[in-house]
Amino acid sequence: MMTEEISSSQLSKHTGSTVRIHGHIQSLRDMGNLAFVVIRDMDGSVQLVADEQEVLLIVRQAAPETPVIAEGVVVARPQGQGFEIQLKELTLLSTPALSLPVEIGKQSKVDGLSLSTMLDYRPLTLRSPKVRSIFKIEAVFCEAFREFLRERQFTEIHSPKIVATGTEGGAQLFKLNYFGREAFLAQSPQFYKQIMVGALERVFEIAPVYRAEEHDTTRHLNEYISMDVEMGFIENEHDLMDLLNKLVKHMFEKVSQSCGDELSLWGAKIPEVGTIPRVTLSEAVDIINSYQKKGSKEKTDLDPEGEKIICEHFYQKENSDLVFITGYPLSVRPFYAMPLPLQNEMSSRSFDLLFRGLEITTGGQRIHRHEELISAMQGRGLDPEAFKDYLQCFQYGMPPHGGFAIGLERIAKQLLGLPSVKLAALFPRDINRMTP
RNA sequence: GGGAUCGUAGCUCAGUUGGUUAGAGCGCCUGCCUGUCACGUAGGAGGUCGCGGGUUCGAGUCCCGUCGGUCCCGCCA
Repeated sequence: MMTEEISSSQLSKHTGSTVRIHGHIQSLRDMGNLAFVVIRDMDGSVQLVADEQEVLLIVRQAAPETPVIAEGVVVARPQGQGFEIQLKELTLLSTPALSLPVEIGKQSKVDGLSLSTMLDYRPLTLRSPKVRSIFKIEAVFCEAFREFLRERQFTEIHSPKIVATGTEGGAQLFKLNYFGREAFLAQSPQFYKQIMVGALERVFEIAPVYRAEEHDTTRHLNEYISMDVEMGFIENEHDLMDLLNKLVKHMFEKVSQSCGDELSLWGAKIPEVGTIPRVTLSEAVDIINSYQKKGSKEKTDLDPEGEKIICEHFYQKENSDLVFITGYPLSVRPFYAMPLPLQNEMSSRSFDLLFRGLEITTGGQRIHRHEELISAMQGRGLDPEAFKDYLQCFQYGMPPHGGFAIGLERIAKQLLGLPSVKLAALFPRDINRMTP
């Protein structure tokens, strides 16, 4: 009978039997005539115990991160909980060419790494249980996002990332040479997802977007994963916030259900999502000013400090980790934002969603009437001719529609309490990093 | 685009008012150790103190320049 090949999460089902298991060596403790080898595999880790001379000789040739196939008997650990494998055979599948530049087997060492070391040695640091857990959680965020939207008849799309024009102008676009013509990397699937509302009514996309902005902060990337949604036949922006409210609730619940181990590595607490409070920008600014010390300057806008204050306020008042900010002035939104006329100012039917002090989503209703869109563009000095392909869908008739986009790395950063969004990207691209 | 701050061993850091041979922990190498799990233990290797210039009898330490890192603002997800 063939020895069964299992992974570390299946140990308990094989107590007493001989199994094969493969993984990378995470730690080695040689006690002389006894050695302990912890290997890490795709879903956990397990300790191997070697006490036979032939096996011990092989163990002594191994180094941390060596990939191995082990064969032995699954036994309960004499002390503590869980299981270990009494080694009969160990095969080293390759030999690391270098000793490791950083110690990834010890959690405290991984936690202490500087950001640049963490990223310079990304192929290695990504292997540590705590680092890789970030990306398991992101995968579940994506699954949950897809699952929720598919159930509501949204269709997943893939829009082009090489584009001829930007959505707002052009300053923040990466330029590239497209067979001698000027092209850009898409900063958003905005136009395409709107166009697809005309075809499929409800669409979503999970894909990278590119921003050529020269910022250098813990919340910006020049390439990030945008989780985009767009839907037709809405009443107004509140339909979108209703949808987003349920969507993030589902995303957090799914991560809570299937990522217990990963969350506990970070000590992360899943937010309880009820009805997310909605405040207008001017209400938010008033709240922020009420917290400011006397004599300090009155805020007129929502800066990063204000975002933290407003989130803290709603956490204390309504036990909500999330808050919608609505009613942004039309002037600070893109030309396609639907206007919302108020008594003495021109507002927009758009919103941001803040999570624990950071903006994770922007969205809103879009202008769907062709003439209104043309005049909105002209009002901002944009030439409709440059957007004529986008404008086609409006010429053929578009329903009231809108959407939003969630920043994947940002939501992961906030959930796990990461010090930088760069840690939530596999291979982050920032103002001075293109490698690895 | 504007600003702040830091560069000392593979990693994380200490290094006094400028003083003689630059340190620690972990890792690495060679041993010893049959229940380790931050294993223990004996020994060892490893440094152009980012780089260039200056001040000084003397610079890791002070000054100027430069390169790199980290962070903040504007802007954004």
